[in-house]
Amino acid sequence: MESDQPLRRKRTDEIVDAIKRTIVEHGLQPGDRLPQERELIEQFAASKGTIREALKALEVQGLIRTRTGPGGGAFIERMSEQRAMSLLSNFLFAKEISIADIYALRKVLEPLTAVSAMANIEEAGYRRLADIIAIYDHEPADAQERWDQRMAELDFHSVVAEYADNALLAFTCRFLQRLLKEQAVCRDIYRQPRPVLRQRGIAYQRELIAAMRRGDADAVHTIMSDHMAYAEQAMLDLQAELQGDFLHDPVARGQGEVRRRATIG
Amino acid sequence: MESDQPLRRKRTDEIVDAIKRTIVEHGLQPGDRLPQERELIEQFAASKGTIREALKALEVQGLIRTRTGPGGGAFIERMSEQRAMSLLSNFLFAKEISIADIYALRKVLEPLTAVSAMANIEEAGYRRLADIIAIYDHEPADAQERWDQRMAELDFHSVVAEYADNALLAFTCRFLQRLLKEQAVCRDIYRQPRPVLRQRGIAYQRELIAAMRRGDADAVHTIMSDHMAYAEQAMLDLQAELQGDFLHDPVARGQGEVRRRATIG
DNA sequence: AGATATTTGTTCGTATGTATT
DNA sequence: TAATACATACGAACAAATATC
Repeated sequence: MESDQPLRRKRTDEIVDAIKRTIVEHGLQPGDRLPQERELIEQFAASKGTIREALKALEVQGLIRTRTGPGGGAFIERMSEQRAMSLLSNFLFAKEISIADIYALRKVLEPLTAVSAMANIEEAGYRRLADIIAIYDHEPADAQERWDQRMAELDFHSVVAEYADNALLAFTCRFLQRLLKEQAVCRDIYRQPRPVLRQRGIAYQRELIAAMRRGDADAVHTIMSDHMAYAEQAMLDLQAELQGDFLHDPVARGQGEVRRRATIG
Repeated sequence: MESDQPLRRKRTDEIVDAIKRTIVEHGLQPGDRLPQERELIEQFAASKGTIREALKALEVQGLIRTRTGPGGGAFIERMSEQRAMSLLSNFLFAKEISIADIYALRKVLEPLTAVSAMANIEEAGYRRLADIIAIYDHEPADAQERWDQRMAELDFHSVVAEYADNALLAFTCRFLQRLLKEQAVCRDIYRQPRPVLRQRGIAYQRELIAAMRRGDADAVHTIMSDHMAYAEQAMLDLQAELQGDFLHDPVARGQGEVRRRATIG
């Protein structure tokens, strides 16, 4: 029988919630300071250890940050995108996300992001994109460079997302890119040589930039859709090749299983 | 001057990372137990308080859960979807997400989810959907029931997402639904009476179920797209009405500002 | 049902590290 | 350099929860 919820909440959790409430009620903004440990100890009639556990919980949630020294204490903090993605990764860690799953979202979201970003990119943004393309504009000399090129290809889309107005959309796209970077299946694929795909991807991205420069939203949407469809197919093909190898190489196959899960945020 | 990264990492964080590594390396699965506090104290040569802070950090990240008593200790845990959404909400808390932002994603993702769910729903699923529609199949008697109906309308889509194969897609859709439930702007809107929208929404959902039953993927996609576009427009219209009110009522306007941010997960 | 043993949860006192003045 | 104010870490003891007998 599954045990039901504990009726008596832990003291630490009560304090965490109480502090969260005061943050909201007082409308505390990043940089504002919470009462110091000593005051919190008095306020909640709790010991130092309990208060510290509560503050640790808030810190992990990206809500505060503590500093030592005079004038130090716990300060309100904006959660970084990186931390948000790490926490979300911990959730999807056990969920067996496939390449097709990721691209199902990318295929519809990246085009929206590109269109949304188009109006805001300006010349400096185009230069940034050109600089990134330059990273994979040539055959890689070694495995390391090949890997860096794959990562840079994803960074291209990350930069585009930076200019999108819709923060929710941009975050989702960037998270999908991160998933591709960290999923073990993808890591294996990215290690494989694939010169044709590289050149084709660049062609798409150059077309995309041209369409953006002339403000052609329809073209931007279409090009990015095609780009994503092509990228997905290429990934799936390479995955099929890899799995074909595994069928004839039990050792590598076993490693593939073990390495499916990469890291915890 | 911005202080650079602390060269000396905190003891607690080192221990957190060390434990995470052992979880990954040993391939620990939900239900497996970590060493007890006493052993961890020995293993890391740290004090009880430090170990407890580290365990608290892991607990907040949804990676473990602790139990008292004989045979108790820290057990590996799968992060619940609810916790993942709470943590993600903390990140988007400060990001000023608009209704249009949310619907930009819903318009393209909900149709995909519905199509993906179609093949798995079966008769029991259709009954669940019918039961939910029954909640808002009539005029609400009071404000409370009106509110419950708005929530149930979102639950309809949540149930559909349950049957989708793509866990990433389903999670995203359900998170968007949660955003609509918790965003203060939306809460104000949902409180407004809107009989026409209610009936129109039901019509879409009934058509959707019919299309799903006959396995017509194209129709499912189209109907859901139209449904979302209609829902967005209705929300935006109601929002415009509300803001019109605010223009003539500085007090309510101020409240709207204050209440924009609802809660912290 | 009640006693007991085991393990986390909490408290207190103290000492150390770190940043500001 | 020294004094100060704050977080960080340690250790021993006690309280509360819970599985087992």
